[in-house]
Amino acid sequence: MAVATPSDLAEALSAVSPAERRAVLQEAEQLRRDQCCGGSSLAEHIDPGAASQAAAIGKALADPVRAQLFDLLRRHGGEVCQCELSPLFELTQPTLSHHLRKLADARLVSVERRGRWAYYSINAEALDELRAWLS
Amino acid sequence: MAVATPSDLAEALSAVSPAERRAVLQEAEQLRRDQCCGGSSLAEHIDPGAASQAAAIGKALADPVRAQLFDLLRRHGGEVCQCELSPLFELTQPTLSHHLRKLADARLVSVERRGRWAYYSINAEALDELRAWLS
DNA sequence: TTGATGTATTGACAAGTATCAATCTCTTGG
DNA sequence: CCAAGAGATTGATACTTGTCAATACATCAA
Repeated sequence: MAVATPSDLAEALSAVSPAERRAVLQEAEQLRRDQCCGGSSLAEHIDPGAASQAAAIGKALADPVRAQLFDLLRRHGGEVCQCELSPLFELTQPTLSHHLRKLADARLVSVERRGRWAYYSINAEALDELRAWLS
Repeated sequence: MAVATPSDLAEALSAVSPAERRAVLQEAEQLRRDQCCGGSSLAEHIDPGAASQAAAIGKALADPVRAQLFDLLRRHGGEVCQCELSPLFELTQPTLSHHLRKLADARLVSVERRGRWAYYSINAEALDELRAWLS
């Protein structure tokens, strides 16, 4: 049973069992699909886990301040004290702390507290994961 | 003139000209700074342009649906019709169109309309820029 | 031309978030 | 112990954004 045109479809849909009707509709769907694109298997490429993880990283880098912080830490290398970052941004201390926390929550940076100070550095592991996702 | 301790600072601040006072305060600031971290030059690493561009890309990938779309297109390679993407997501058509537009606005994907259909594909150039930023 | 179909746009609303002021916690120096 | 300082947390507010329903636009088929 082949369906070639919509008019054929209308004919084919008359006076058939529900099962047959479903088959006809499915075939018509396939036909319509084939008009715009070959039957490429796209569903096999869905990986919700990797995508949501990538989205989490994207969220962390979605703010200009955080992108700047990340860039700064990456290019500087090693640890940087928050008190050293603060004068570079026209932000209140809680806001800067908030952004650094977001970066740390996304595991893009690591934080280590020593005495009164908090030192931030790039988390190389997460950076590698991000690069791997893009390859 | 060297400032060694806060008590020295108080002494140094008494009965001096505003200019001298400013110099003393600046030196004290430097002293305090040196307690937590060496005088590393951090300001030279700021690049607002690159950071804001990175933030734009991050924004585009900050949503799970868009990260999934990007991943899908990247792993599939070549063009994919929107009508082929639609059944993979439990979203209304306007919402899917909205997400694809955001990806296109960020130049992460390219779009070409042929007839009634819109074909989306990865923009390799932007992908390379993103990878370069992470290296 | 007319109807159907794939896609884009608009308007509205709910959820999320960047920011600040105020406050709290923890550590150090005296 | 006490006071000061670095950083984190909380609460409030303005702004952004993801989502859908309704609608508009463009193209193809008859």
